[in-house]
Amino acid sequence: MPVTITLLDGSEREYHDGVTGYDIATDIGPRLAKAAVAVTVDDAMYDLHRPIAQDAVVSIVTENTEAGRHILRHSAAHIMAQSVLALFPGAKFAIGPAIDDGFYYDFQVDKPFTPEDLVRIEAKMREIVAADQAFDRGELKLSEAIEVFSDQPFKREIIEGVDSGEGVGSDMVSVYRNDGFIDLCRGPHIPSTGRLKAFRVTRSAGAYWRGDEKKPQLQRIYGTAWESKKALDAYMVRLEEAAKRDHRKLGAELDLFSFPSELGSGLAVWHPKGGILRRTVEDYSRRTHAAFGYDYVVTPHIAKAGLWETSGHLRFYRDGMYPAMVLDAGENRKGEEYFVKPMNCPFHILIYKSRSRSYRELPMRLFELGAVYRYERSGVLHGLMRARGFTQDDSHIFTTEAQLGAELQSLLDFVLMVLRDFGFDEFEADLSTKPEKGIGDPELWVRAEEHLASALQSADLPYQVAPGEGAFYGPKIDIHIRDAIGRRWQLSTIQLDFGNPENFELEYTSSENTRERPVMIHRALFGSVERFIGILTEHYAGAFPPWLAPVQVTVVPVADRHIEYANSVAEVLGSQGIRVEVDTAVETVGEKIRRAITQKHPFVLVVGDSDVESGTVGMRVRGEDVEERGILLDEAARRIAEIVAPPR
RNA sequence: GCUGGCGUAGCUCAGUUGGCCAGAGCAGCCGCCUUGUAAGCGGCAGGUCAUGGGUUCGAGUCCCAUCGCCAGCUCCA
Repeated sequence: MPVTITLLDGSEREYHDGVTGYDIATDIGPRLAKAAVAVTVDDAMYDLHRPIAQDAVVSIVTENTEAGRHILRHSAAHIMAQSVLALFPGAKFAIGPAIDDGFYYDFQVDKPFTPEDLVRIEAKMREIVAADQAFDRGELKLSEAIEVFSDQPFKREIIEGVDSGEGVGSDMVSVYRNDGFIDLCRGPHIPSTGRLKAFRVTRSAGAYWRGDEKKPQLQRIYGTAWESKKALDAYMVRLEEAAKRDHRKLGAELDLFSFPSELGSGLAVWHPKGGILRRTVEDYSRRTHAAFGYDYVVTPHIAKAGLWETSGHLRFYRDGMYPAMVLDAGENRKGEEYFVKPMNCPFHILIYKSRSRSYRELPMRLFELGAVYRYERSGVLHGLMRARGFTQDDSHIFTTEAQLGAELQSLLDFVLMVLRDFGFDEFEADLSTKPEKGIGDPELWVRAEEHLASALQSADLPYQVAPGEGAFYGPKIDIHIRDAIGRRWQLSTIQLDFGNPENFELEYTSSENTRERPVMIHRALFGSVERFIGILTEHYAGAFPPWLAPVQVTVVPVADRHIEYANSVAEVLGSQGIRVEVDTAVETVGEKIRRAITQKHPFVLVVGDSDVESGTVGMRVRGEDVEERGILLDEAARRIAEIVAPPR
């Protein structure tokens, strides 16, 4: 019986029953057939050599697409499992999916894999690839499958968990076989192992079965696979590029900050240059907050246990807090417990509560650069990105419910404006809605979520709804940015809170002279100043925009006799608020220039005899590999001042 | 917290199966050179080999613990 195949361009072709994706690809063109790894048949993915029995819309999946690489990587995972089972006969294998840029497979083995084991595994994989074994698809009844995988507990657990809807047909699962190796798998796979051309086994690490800390820890081996050697190489280069931007490395190279081990993990000290960077970011933040209706407040670092009981932190978050300091304990006195703050909210709430509030005062926006301390688990620490001590640019806004919509809208505009000022222009947002156990009036949740959504829409911000992902006390918006190399970072959060106004019994007097409960908005824009600077460092690879650069200008005297003039140049620039250094080192001009460039200073001014004589400078601008000679000092100062001016 | 890897000078690293001297480059300091756009030359100094214990005739090297770092897992209210 012939079947009609509709291609993506809408054209139709007739084939005999049992035609395969490979046949169709070959029919379209030999190059397509060569690049094909699988085929989509209506909504399903088929192996290239699986017969198509019915009329269908078909498209060929080639190896140089994300979908194609996904298949390649998944097949690579199978080959990895096959290799591990061959080399470590008792190994139990769990799951092995494709992930972004690669794949992994989880194993239970007696001893964790050593780096040498990984080398052997990769070598074994190459043998299997060289043998070019065909992947054969098969279907088994659940009972048969359990038999086949009788000595593989993880596979059995998966099979036993298969719902009738999930497998193939009602009580069937699909398996793939190549050579003697068989794995439970939905497929599809590349036609044969020889198609895996460019791959590498990269590392191993522990991982919990089903991602659950309480379940056994397995050994996960990661790998990467690409459609060609060239694509693999490009990936490795990309990794190197990312490593070069690592803020921990640049932080040391540019002398911004360090993490002295004497302090304890996750606690940074900021060096003078990092201090300038921070101060510049913080000054900008204070300035813009003041200009947009925020009141700047300051609160202490510690508070008594009672405050944290009211806020709920001690109940829900105690493990994340530095432990109590017990003060004034005596023979007959229990003493008082103090905790270092992991958050600023309760303090701002106390400011709100310090006297009775009128609706006329709302929205009330309190802003603080508040240092907080959280006892993060040691394994999650990551430079400035995840530290134990950090500074939140923290705001708490108290509004009436009627004001909520307008407030969220202007708040979102404010957030985006600030992020744009720092050079980010690609944003995505998540809107997290009411979870099962969300507290408070469900109607309020609905209205609040609508306000959040319409704020996102009016800001023209693309967003995804994360149903049920909100905190128990309110829905929220998270804003992500993309950095210069396409990585996504979560920065700002706007979090509604229906809980704390209750806990702390917040009120305001309405125009009708009734007592009402305000809505509270938590809002961090950078998240943490430290983390934000970490992200800026990686985004700009250390070459900060001129207004943020710790040193904006280096003046290089050609010879000792020009130092005096160089100093006077620095003085002129410095008097205009430009951050300038004179490099008086006994070195060649070339060396001093190189130093300034390596340190990513935006401007280098070289001064020699002719400049002393005519009051000029030679100027070199970062990123432009040319120098301009004989610019009048005033002119140079004017140009530099213009470029280093903060955005607002 | 868990699994694995790691910790030698300020930085990047070398130190063969435990053994005679713990080394190099860069940075630093001191000289010389007085320089015009990405590394001038020479010299000096710098390490209780993360810390503490152990094995051994002998430990940077082997074992244990602690601290710290890296990757991943889990976590991020």
